[in-house]
Amino acid sequence: MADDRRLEVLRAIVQDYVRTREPVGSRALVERHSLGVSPATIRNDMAALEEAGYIAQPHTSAGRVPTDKGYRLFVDQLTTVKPLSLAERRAIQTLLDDAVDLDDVLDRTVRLLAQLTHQVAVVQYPSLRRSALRHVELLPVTSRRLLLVLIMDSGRVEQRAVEAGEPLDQTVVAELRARLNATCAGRRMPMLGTALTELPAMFAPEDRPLVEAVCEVVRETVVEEVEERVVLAGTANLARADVDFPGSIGPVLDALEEQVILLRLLQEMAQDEAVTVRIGHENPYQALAEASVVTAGYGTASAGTVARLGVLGPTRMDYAGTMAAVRAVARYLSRFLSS
Amino acid sequence: MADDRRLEVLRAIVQDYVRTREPVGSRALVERHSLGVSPATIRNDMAALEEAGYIAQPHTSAGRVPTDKGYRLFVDQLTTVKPLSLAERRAIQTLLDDAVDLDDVLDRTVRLLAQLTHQVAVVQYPSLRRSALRHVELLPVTSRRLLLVLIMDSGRVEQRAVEAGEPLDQTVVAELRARLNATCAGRRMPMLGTALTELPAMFAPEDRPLVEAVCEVVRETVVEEVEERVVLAGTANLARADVDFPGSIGPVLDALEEQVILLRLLQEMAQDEAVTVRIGHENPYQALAEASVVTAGYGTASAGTVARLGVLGPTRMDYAGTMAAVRAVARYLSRFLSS
DNA sequence: ATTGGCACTCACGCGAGGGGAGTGCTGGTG
DNA sequence: CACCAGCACTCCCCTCGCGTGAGTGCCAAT
Repeated sequence: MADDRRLEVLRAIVQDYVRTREPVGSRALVERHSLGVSPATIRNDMAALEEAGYIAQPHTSAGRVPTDKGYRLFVDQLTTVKPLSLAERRAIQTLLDDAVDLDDVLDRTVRLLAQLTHQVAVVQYPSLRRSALRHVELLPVTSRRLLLVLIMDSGRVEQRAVEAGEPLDQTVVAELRARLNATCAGRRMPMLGTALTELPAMFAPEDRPLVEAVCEVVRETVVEEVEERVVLAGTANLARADVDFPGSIGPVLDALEEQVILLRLLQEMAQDEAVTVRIGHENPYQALAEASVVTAGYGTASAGTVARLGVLGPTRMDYAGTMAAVRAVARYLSRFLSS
Repeated sequence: MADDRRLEVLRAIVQDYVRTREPVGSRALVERHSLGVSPATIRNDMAALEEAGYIAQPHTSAGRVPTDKGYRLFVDQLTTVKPLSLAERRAIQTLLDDAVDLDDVLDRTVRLLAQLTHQVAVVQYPSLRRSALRHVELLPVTSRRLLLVLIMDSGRVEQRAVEAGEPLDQTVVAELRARLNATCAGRRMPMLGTALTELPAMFAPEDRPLVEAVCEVVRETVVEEVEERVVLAGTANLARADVDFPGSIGPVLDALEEQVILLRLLQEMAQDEAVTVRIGHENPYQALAEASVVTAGYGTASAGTVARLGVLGPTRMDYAGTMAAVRAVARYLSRFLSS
């Protein structure tokens, strides 16, 4: 069947191009892959594939290069996710086991991912919105100032300063801490929100301004997008791949430094554990029109998916390998956080 | 005096080369700077400067380029640090004022510095070793596991898991927390170390394993170099300046990702507030042989210098401007942390 | 549908040549 | 002694032209 062979040809083109970075011609194709037909036949198939927009030639009398659409078809066609090697899996396991706190885990994870894929790795911190509060601590810093410390069940810890209108009453602070923990611990949004609104009513009217101020800061911290965070690693990999970014990697690096852009990017991808791929101009940002993003969700057994992690690189990347690595790392991280 | 003019010539060469990235010749020099002598005279001076190793020519019949030694002399000669513009200072002020916690402050600072200097900016977290402990919190997570939260006077918060050998006794935990805060709060190393060693003796023998475990974790956290952290921004600026790195920026980016290298780099520079410059091969790392580093210390009124911040870029950089920016940002940050 | 043959197209590498910026040196002047 | 005009020389860099070869599209044949 000619249609099947065309898919096969596309696949071969993608593979060869990813390996060599050179436009691949009909002759080279039949030589490297046992397609059982002559170059002329391949040329016909190529013409059809080009007509359909899956491949293109940089200039007349050059070989073919996959388009974004071609990569997309290729990726959709991928079914078997090749597992990581035993050595790789061991490396992941031992690396994560030594971690000392959440920052450390995520830092190790992102480096690992960068190393495994030779791309830029991104790990989003567990979303505060989707985590449950484990504990709230209130520490007087000065007579009118509190340090609010929120500890989430994902292991994430956030601190905020709260300004009190008037000098703090130690017993009120103690009571507030107790009640906050009693009513809020173990809850996440949106239940946490209702718990917070009900809290002030439990206090004497004269204490309410403080209570409300604290509740407001808690709410802001947990809800606001600003507080979502990401960590990056492997930027050098991008620099090394700069030949694959026709313009320059400048705009890409710029985009990477804008946490907001990264967060949006991650949030716009599927919100479950599945591996998701965005190829070239499928990305909603101009600067990333020549980049591909591969992400997967991670989370805990109790809270479900709480955040995403992934990798960014040139569209000319080893999708199969990258997807496998991203999926594996996400799973290990989930397992680790659940324990 | 001929010697004075030679310094002037070196200065002019550095300025022009920094501006244009092109080897500067004798003719262009007299045209742009009013040196009051003819090109031929300048050529003699240039020959002398080259003899002394301050400048070099990429090839015969090309203009001159400053060597690292030349930049060094230039920098040492700089006396007047030009102040930032009013607009810049306002930007710093308002940006920092909105910060919500330490992470936020440092994040804003590093971005600001990158933007101001068009270089890669680095900010070291306040050293735990050089900060005083403000508060210790102990939270039982499971029956055999504690979450230890350390809050430093610099605003830095660190958390660690502590495994207890046997099920936790709430009253012991409460007592431990109280005593930890009583004896350790407000102290920094090395006094903190002695306080920690004296603590176990205050408890019943059967409780000591737990106490010692907790003290050990506190000590490790505060003392170990691993826990020193840095944040980066402006990597894209480096990519944009890649023409100034003859080899490639790959190794430089690699070095930047190795926090250990960055930390050593910062620690090896002067440990006071002064602006320090390392030029090219003055850097102890091969990868940074074509980069210059400009840093300054920052700290609080109470604790003194607690960490450094700075900028990294090609040796061909605007030293005067960069030094001014680094110094200004360090001062603003110090002022902010002291308040 | 597949294939061998064939003419055609272009990117790429190479070498030659000219232009020009810049230098070092020499000899002359206040 | 410091400075300077003039001059011969060097060598990078840009441009241009050309040959080469990989790759294509088309066509007629199987």
